[in-house]
Amino acid sequence: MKVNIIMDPLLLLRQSIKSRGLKDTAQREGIVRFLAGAKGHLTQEEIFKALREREPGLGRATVFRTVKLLEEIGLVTRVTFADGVARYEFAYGRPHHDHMICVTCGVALEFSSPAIERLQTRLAKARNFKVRWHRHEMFGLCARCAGKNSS
Amino acid sequence: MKVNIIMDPLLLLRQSIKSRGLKDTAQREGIVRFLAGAKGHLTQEEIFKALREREPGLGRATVFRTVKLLEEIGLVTRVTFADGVARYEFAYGRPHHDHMICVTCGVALEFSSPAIERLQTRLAKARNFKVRWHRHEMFGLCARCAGKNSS
DNA sequence: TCCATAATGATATTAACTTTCATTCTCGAT
DNA sequence: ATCGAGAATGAAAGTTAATATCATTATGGA
Ligand SMILES: [Zn+2]
Ligand SMILES: [Zn+2]
Ligand SMILES: [Zn+2]
Ligand SMILES: [Zn+2]
Repeated sequence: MKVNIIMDPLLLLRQSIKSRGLKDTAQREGIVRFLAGAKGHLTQEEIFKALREREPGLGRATVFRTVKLLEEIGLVTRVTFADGVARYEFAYGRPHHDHMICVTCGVALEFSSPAIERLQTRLAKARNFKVRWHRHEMFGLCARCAGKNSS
Repeated sequence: MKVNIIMDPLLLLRQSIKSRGLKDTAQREGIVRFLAGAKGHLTQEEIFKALREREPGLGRATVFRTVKLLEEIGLVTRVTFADGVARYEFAYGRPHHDHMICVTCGVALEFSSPAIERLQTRLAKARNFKVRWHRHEMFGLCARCAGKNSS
């Protein structure tokens, strides 16, 4: 039996910050709180604009640096869809998944397939390739958008 | 029994150009010839620089517009690795494949797995998602680079 | 409280991509 | 073969996201 003990993401943030000799700031905590609450796949710009309302002084550079830090810590995952813009989703305590992205409306459906993950692992082993991370994305039409255009 | 009849890529290019009411140019043919010969995953800049030597007048904009056209025609496939820069590989007459990309040396190993493709298709069907294309990429260390750093 | 130094935010820079536009080229009609 | 409408080209400018710079501010251990 596997038990996941999930601490508050803010505690993990503080712990990671301390262990790296960094400093705890209101901006970092604010960004983590925001991302933990806002489900979805957000660009830096979206994060910036949403937070800027609450904290008027916030700068883009801080968002940029913080999401990079959070990615290293493992609190967020970076995903890149068809437009090539980096997006971030809160990852801490959530299982790995991949995406189907609708090229019309942009919605990102999430899927996970242990069978595919196993096959992946096997393929990598066969080549002596050490996988650090992967992405598996299907682009096309979601049910809603396919329905509209169908004959 | 499946038979692949592969015509000369230049013939396919000319045919596609004509059917779209476009015009045949030396630049377009040159780019197709170059890509058909140069195996690998090339950026626009790499294509531009390599061809520029032969054809001094060539402009970046033409490379940009041509690879886009070739992608639509199906002569090339666009792939994007970890650095986010678009790369193009000649695809005509070659089977679909996905990639394992070494984050240290940049080499892109190609793999294909009918089993994974089938699972993908099934997952998409279950969501009524119509797949237009997909990408499946593993990032990590190739055997060579993993060997160097191992203890 | 002090202070070394990390963090911040405005701004500048970079890099890739994309558009603009005046000129040139292509190709079917003549 | 030549003409001409319209596609294609290439230089340059514009766009966008990502990243670097730097003077100033804030943090947290001593
Ligand atoms: Zn996966
Ligand atoms: Zn997701
Ligand atoms: Zn595939
Ligand atoms: Zn490839």
